[in-house]
Amino acid sequence: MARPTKYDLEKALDNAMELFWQRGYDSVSMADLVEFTGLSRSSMYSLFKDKEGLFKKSLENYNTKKAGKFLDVLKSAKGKKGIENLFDFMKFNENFRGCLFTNCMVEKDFKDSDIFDIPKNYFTQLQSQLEKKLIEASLANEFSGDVKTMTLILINMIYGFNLHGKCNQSEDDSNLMFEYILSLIK
Amino acid sequence: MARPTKYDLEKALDNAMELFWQRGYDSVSMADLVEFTGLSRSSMYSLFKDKEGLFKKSLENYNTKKAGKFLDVLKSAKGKKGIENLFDFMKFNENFRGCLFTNCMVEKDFKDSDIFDIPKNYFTQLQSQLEKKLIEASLANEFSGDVKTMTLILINMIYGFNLHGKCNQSEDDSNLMFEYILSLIK
DNA sequence: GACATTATGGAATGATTGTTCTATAATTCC
DNA sequence: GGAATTATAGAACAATCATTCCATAATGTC
Repeated sequence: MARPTKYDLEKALDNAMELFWQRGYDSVSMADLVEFTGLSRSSMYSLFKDKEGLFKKSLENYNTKKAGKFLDVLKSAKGKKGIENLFDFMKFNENFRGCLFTNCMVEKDFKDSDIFDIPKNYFTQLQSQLEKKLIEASLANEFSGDVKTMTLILINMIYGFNLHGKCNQSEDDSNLMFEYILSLIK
Repeated sequence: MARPTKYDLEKALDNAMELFWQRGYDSVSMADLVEFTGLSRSSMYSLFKDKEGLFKKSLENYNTKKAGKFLDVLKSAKGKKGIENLFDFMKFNENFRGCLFTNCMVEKDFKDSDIFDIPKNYFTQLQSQLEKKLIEASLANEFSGDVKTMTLILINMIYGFNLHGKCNQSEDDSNLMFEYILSLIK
């Protein structure tokens, strides 16, 4: 009934996500996005309304394809094993490049915008899932420490790790760290 | 012999630092800086060459007045006490707002620029000083664990804490965390 | 008070920004 | 092959950006 689209929406979103991930929000221009996504200017504006709209969709895409996987892995096993799985997954993941959520929350403020609902909600979920695993671990006699404190330690460790790729740490160092932290769950 | 300056260079630099600290690099315009520092456009360019030059000076200023203080506090006592002092200082410091160094390393890349030498050098120093304190602690029988691992844990904890102000954690939570981490140095 | 020197205010510049608009291209249905 | 519909390419726009430039202001020295 009408002219068919030329673009691949999913690929376009993946590429936009990639660009924001690598370079942040401000330093990526609409011209860059046109070039990188394969979408025409017109299509971009009709699909996403404006740059912020596209950014929001990119965050949603990241949530689904990247961040969400970490939650899935964490949920994949009960108690300490779930946390072990999460750490293993983190070590072998491109998350070494840093985290889009963390990056953009540091860069921008987005006052009067609901954009940060996505990352904020993610970290809230991550924290409560970590807590859940520790409670399970307690009930299974795998862990006898304070759940709240250890949750904070774990989430803070992950925040620190998200700066990883940007700052200079080796893979060996990460392994040392993760192993030690796991040894604290006892 | 010539027209006297109207500005207060130190205040100007403090204000520039403040602005970059709050809002990052890209989203601060030269117009903002003129307004906020009290320097005229002309003076800014003759003093700092360009925006990047002013940013670099702001980083140096931050290094002297803010980041450097943390190093000083860490050095102020030997062994575990030095680390205790650092944590206390962090808790009662505006660092809760996040760290300018961390922020800008996340936001920008500055390829082909020596700008990041300052923050990188700072974190290198911080890490080696932490290691030194742990070695001292070992020699004083305050600590029997692995120095390298614990150094990594501490520096990663601090990275995580630097994201603090941006993300949502309470002061109480920080206290819990710091106390626990200190309890691991035994 | 003229001169040398440096600081300042602000206009001008050229590039880039996000966004809008318009003309045209490509399809389906009748 | 129109008519209707949606997609696209790219020109156009107004705002903003960092930066440059120039005329002028304010000082000390002679």
